[in-house]
Amino acid sequence: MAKDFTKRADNYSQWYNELVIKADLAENSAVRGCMVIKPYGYAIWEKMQAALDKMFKETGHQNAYFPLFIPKSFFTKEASHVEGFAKECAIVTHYRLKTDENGKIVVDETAKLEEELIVRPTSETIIWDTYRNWIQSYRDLPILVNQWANVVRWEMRTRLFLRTAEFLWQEGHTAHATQEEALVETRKMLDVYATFAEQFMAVPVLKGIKTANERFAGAIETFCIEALMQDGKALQAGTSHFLGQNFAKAFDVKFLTKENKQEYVWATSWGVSTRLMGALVMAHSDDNGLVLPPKLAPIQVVIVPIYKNDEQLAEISVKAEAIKKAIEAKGISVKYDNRDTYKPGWKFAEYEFKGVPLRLAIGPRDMEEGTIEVARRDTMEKAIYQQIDIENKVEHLLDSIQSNLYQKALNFRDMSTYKVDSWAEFKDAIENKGGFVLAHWDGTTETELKIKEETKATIRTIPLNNPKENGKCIFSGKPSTQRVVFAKAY
RNA sequence: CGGGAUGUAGCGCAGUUGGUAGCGUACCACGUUCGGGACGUGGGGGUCGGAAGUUCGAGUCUUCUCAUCCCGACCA
Repeated sequence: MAKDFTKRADNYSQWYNELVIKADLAENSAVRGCMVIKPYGYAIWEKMQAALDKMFKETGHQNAYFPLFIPKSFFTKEASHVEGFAKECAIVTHYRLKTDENGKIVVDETAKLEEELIVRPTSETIIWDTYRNWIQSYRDLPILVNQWANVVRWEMRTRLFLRTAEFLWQEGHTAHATQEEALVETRKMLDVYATFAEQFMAVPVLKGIKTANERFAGAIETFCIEALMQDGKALQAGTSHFLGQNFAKAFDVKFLTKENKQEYVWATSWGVSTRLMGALVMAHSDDNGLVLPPKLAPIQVVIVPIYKNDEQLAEISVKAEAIKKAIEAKGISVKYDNRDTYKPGWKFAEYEFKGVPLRLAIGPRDMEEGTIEVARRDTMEKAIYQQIDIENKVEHLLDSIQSNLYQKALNFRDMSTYKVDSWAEFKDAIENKGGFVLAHWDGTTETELKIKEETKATIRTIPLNNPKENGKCIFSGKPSTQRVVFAKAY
């Protein structure tokens, strides 16, 4: 058992904060609201990036890079966009420091920028200003570009990974000749995100659209994937926006059609961030620490030798190295921890806390009997295996852990999803049970906001392929044709 | 940004009416250990979050400030 580690049931929020820090994923920095992502945490992010990047490329996208700074005037061009981000922007006003008469470093007031620069909270504006020059004809379309970058949103309250003032993400920005094509793109990237969440993160997600109230600033339609965390709160894991011609009009991006007509370009943007790290932690981890799905674990298998003296270690190491090689030949990452500075028990606890999916232990007994101890992190089960063919068994076990984690999360979500038909039931579900609550809604922002005010629950999404069903709004009693998903959210 | 709480060794904490700062753990050395976070002996580590003030003297009192956590408002 992990020492001095808060249990989920005692204080979920504290459990999360401690876990992120103690598992060496990230820590708070000297800069308000900004975190340091530590090597172990960053290794997980890199795995996420690699998988996503591959999927982006497979769907025809290319990476590019746009500036960190955006001239303030760009932000005023799309009205709802600036409204959405104005309250959380970092602004660069000067470009020089100087030493004052007291020997202190101060801002040189004479070095004031003619036009202030906004540290990007998102890049639509700078990118669409750039696209104007890239697009003349239908033959220049589509533009399918992604950017891996950092962005800054000056949040009031921050939490490691879930909400930081600076965060890492990718933002795709595409330009299309037709509305249909842009809509297809928006949906396609939503599917990419859902596939990634389910197959790599082992986190089941609901695909759907956002209500007008929750829509991205400047979008016509926002699609999202929503995941459920172990405390019953929802987490928006990714968004894909259909931007219509809003940004094309704001930045005057037109193209000539085959018929020689000037038309505005259709746009999408889509993104996921380091927030996914938070989702990953909260979806699977337990009171013994981190639990990582094999596909995203920096170390998939750890081998711990058990020995009494150097000769024994040398003998075991020969065997362990051979097993390591055999497993690595399967494309599986293996760490052989033969450090003499820590004892086996300490190592067991350590790798458990860090969520390494499989641990192999090999000692004198195994050397005699040709066996090896295998412990899986998801179930905490231990078993003795024959060393023969261990690489195939390991491969199998990793697959099994990956699917078990997904299944567990899916079962949890199913058990935490409630259908309610009255205001009393709704309040009871939101306040006492948590989870996703499926209820009828009259479709108005007014009702949505009132429900939020009274219960803190928001409409997380209107699921795609939502079955039509006549009912009455649980708040207003007005007629409704479908249920929407309510939850308290991160 | 409003309400509440907390900042003392890497981490977790104690520190009485103001009088030269301590415990656990971690760290270093040596020895015994090694199949679930070992034990013994010895050792190193602090401008008490920061700044200013009161005082002969401040971890302790006052003011300001910064950060973190919890509850609101905001959000990926």
